[in-house]
Amino acid sequence: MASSPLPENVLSGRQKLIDELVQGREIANRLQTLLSQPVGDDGSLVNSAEDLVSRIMESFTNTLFMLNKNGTVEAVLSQIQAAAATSSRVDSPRLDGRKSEDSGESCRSVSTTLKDRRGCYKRRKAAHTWQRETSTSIDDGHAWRKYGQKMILKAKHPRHYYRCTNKYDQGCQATKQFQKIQDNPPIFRTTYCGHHTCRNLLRAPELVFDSTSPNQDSSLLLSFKDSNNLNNLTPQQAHHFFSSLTSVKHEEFKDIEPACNSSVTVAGQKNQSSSSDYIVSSDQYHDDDLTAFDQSPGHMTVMSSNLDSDIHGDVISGVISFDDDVLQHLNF
DNA sequence: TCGATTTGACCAAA
DNA sequence: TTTGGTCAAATCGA
Repeated sequence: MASSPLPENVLSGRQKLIDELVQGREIANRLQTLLSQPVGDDGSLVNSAEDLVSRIMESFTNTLFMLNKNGTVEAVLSQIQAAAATSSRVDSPRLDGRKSEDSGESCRSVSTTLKDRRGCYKRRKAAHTWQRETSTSIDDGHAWRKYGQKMILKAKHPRHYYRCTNKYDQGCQATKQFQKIQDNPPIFRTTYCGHHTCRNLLRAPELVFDSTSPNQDSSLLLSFKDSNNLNNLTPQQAHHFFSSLTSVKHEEFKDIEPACNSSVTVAGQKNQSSSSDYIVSSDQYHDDDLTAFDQSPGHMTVMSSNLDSDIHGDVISGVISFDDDVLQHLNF
């Protein structure tokens, strides 16, 4: 592993973060093992499970506080709690007898004609959502089709509803809502719901650039259909892969922060501490620094240590295009 | 002509 | 019962 220009406190903070996440996953694995055992009469299994769940929650909370020391962690926690509440509702049978299917549309009845199908749908319940607030309407690189607009109670401006243009030809369920939430200065809130599964995004994995604290680590969150494929990358392909990330920084963020330029060479390396962890760190660092590690299937987080303060506090999403040979190896 | 947007109606969730 | 999310006919515009 190459030496890094990162400050000591940043490195130790990052290591703590990784340690906390690894610990959380180990506890989750123990919980999974525990839950696969037969339930005894003394209730010890339940108590153990509850204890492990508490420890997992504590681990996540610690991680979030490490990631975010300027107050927005509450928003993140509330989102997680909301998601957990939604998830528990889906897992539990409804008491009122109403159906509780997940996302997707359905029709009122078999006899419903095509013409009468207005409004026949199932509202999504458990899709993963995240928000981003910007001073302008920034193109996120995806093709969206507007399908509705509505005035929201106590809101001065209407909410606009968009779906992925590939919804019908590729079954992509990604949607977003766009709403102006403040006039002076203008602030727009975009709420994304669900991840793209269409070909366009598979060629361009979702990138969330979450920079929340000046002079501290910021992260890029990449979502892949199956990150296990990343583990199969040769060093050359990994280099290729993360060089693409560098180009993203140049291309996607240039309008937002022209100073955000970097020249990074990164090579992949499997984390030795855990068979399923994927940690990538740079072999050659230049002015900026990029380190990636994967903590869960389907996600890769890329840490950057040198970001301009102008974009801190924003969550920026972008699109990445990878070369065909890398994509082919990743089975995109 | 065809794809995108607008807009009123419909319905599930709260 | 209210509110917000989605549908689809009507309309727009390239």
